[in-house]
Amino acid sequence: MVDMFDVLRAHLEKHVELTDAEFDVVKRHFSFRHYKKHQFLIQEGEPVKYSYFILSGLLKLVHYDEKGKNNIVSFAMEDWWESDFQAYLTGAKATLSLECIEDTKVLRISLADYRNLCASLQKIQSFFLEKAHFGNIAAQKRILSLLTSNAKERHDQLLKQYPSLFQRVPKSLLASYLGVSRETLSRFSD
Amino acid sequence: MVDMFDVLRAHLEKHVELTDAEFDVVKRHFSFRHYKKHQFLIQEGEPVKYSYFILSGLLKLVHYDEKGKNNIVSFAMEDWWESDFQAYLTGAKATLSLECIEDTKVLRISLADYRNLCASLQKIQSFFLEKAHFGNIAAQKRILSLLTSNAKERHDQLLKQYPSLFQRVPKSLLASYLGVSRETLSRFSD
DNA sequence: CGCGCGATTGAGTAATTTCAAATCTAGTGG
DNA sequence: CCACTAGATTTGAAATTACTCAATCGCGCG
Repeated sequence: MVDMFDVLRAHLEKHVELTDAEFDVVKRHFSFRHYKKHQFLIQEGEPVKYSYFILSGLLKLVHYDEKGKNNIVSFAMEDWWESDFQAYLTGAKATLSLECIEDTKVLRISLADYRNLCASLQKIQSFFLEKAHFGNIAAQKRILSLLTSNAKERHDQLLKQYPSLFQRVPKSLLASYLGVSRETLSRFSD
Repeated sequence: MVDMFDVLRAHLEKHVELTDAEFDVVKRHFSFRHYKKHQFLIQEGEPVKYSYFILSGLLKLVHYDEKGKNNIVSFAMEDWWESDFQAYLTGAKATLSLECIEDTKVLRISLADYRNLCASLQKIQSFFLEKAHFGNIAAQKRILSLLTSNAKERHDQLLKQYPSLFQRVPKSLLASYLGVSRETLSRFSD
């Protein structure tokens, strides 16, 4: 069986090389958790103690509006980092929920440990900076796609970029990620 | 007259404290430029050598679609950092343009200098990490607003959050930031 | 005065939502 | 293996929202 920390190490070493001693330091800042489908890692209205590295599984980062409608800010899958960063970093209450779509395994890190780790290992801070940059780029692309494309075009772009999502996720969730009603999405299947 | 580097220093010191010696290092990585209204700092299709800290003025980060329609990914004003980060960080050609809406003064930094500065001054890297995190949070909010709100609501949110934009920017540009036609935006003025 | 640009208004059209009903599907217990 | 149920998906029709195209207005400036 593959050690969960091996997954993290491989992930980090896509960007920065680490000695065994350095990775030992990293390890001590994370703890392992697993969750069942439908469980919440972050619940709207609660404080957010952790940021999560996803080892396996699938989650949605979601906001529920007054009418209870699902609005999916992001899907999070293997090798992604996710949290309600606004709440995590500022100590505010969560405005988003992070909820399992499948059984999910994660490594989580508290804010104090995150700050500490960044301060003690510059390479790791540089890794997170890189991740944050590319997160921004991805978010900008999504904004641009919401500005310029109609629902059908956004659907086709998503299908092209993440075909696996269409296997793993009920269409109603895809609809709420794309910003269309599920009925409209359903009419695109031709 | 205020030295332009004083503005940068004050900006950095909102997050991290710097000694004079440290700030001298920072200074050497930036160079000052000024641009007139309608000039391009980044032109779609060209390589992107610099990232910009805006001292004064106003810019739009924009994508032009096939029909020449303006799609504004972001406005950038005093105290903001802006670039086509995708192109800047990867060496790809720009897919976005960065264009002056007003006469604008900036401090710019090349990628090599950026990497070098982050490596030599951990505090600065930590500053950029913080900025990147909050950029992500802002982008997520915009995504959520595009997903959940109709054009009128987005208009009202923007008016509330950045009233000054409504003074400084022609409404046709606000429309293209909000993702509505200028005619539709015009019908909201009541 | 007259030009040019941005903003507004009107009318027709296209895209999308909403509500309601019908269909399909996977899992459960008998 | 079958019937049953809950959830997900599809379909239809009407209502709404926003877009497009075209005409008009308003204003600053040479």
